[in-house]
Amino acid sequence: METTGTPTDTCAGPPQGNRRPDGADKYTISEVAALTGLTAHTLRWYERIGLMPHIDRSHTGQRRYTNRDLDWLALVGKLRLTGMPVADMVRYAELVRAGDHTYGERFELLQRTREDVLSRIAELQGTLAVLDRKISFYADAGRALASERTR
Amino acid sequence: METTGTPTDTCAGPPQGNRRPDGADKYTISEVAALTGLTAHTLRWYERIGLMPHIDRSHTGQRRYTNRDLDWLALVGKLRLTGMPVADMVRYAELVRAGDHTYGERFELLQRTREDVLSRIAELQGTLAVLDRKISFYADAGRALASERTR
DNA sequence: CGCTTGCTTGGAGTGCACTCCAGCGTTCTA
DNA sequence: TAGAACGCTGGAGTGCACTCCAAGCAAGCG
Repeated sequence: METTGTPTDTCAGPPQGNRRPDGADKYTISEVAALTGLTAHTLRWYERIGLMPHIDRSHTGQRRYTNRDLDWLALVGKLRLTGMPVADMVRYAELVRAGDHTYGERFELLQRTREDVLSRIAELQGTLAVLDRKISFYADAGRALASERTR
Repeated sequence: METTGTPTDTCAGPPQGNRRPDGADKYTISEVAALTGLTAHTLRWYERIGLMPHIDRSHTGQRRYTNRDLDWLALVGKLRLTGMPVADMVRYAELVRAGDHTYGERFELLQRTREDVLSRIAELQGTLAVLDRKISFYADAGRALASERTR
């Protein structure tokens, strides 16, 4: 039945789901799903498109994720929040796989992402200002309506 | 030829495109496209799905946007930046069309959106922290490599 | 042994937000 | 008054990021 568990759980809380039971270093796909908030489907899909490093397999061919894999998924989760396209994350993953000589390129990619995040925050703060103006307008309108009702 | 003009112009700058030539109060669809950064396609689509108020037409049936319409599009643009689904914006538009008795509901919708924006900003700041740690790691690695090369 | 639960695969399907097309009418400039 | 540029419509197509399906294998349990 795939055990979607808590699929993403829209309610607020620790961003990356539950904390991992430390000491362990081998997780099944459904454990990783629970830990990251991603579905097992998505985890397999990430692997297919080259967003994951090579994932270990059990003697029967089932995926066994390590703590290192979870760290990678945590980073991917953060990058996803910035709105970075999956294709760009795949590019980054390729650079990591390619070895140490890609440090420079990775550095640049991260810096560009950082700039994006900064301007995104600025945008959101601009939006917040608009929202606050509208909200205080509606608050006033509400008060006016209320006083009209009690008059 | 549809005159996409400056389609969205990924480069930084004034978020809502150019400033409107004030005094005027009738804009063709391509003027609005240039002003908002949306395409004419998207403007027509917004109308079809009920995201726009009724748009005036010229005697031959062409759209003539007013400054009020531009203001609405500016708000929509801001809400879009927050990641609000178009369906929710349509809901808000419906409330506006429904009249004054929906003030309360609109107020709540805006407040919920405000909370979303706040937590989005917090998320992005968390991501920024992660990014900064990674960036300084790569900066150090770069320096180490450089000193190795000159050694 | 049968049953349930969990995992495997390649490929097809979904939902969102556009994006474009064909075929036609209108408006502007030379 | 020709020709280019712009606008109209309904409907089809696109790209992204998942999301699901069917058929089958493997382990644990009463």
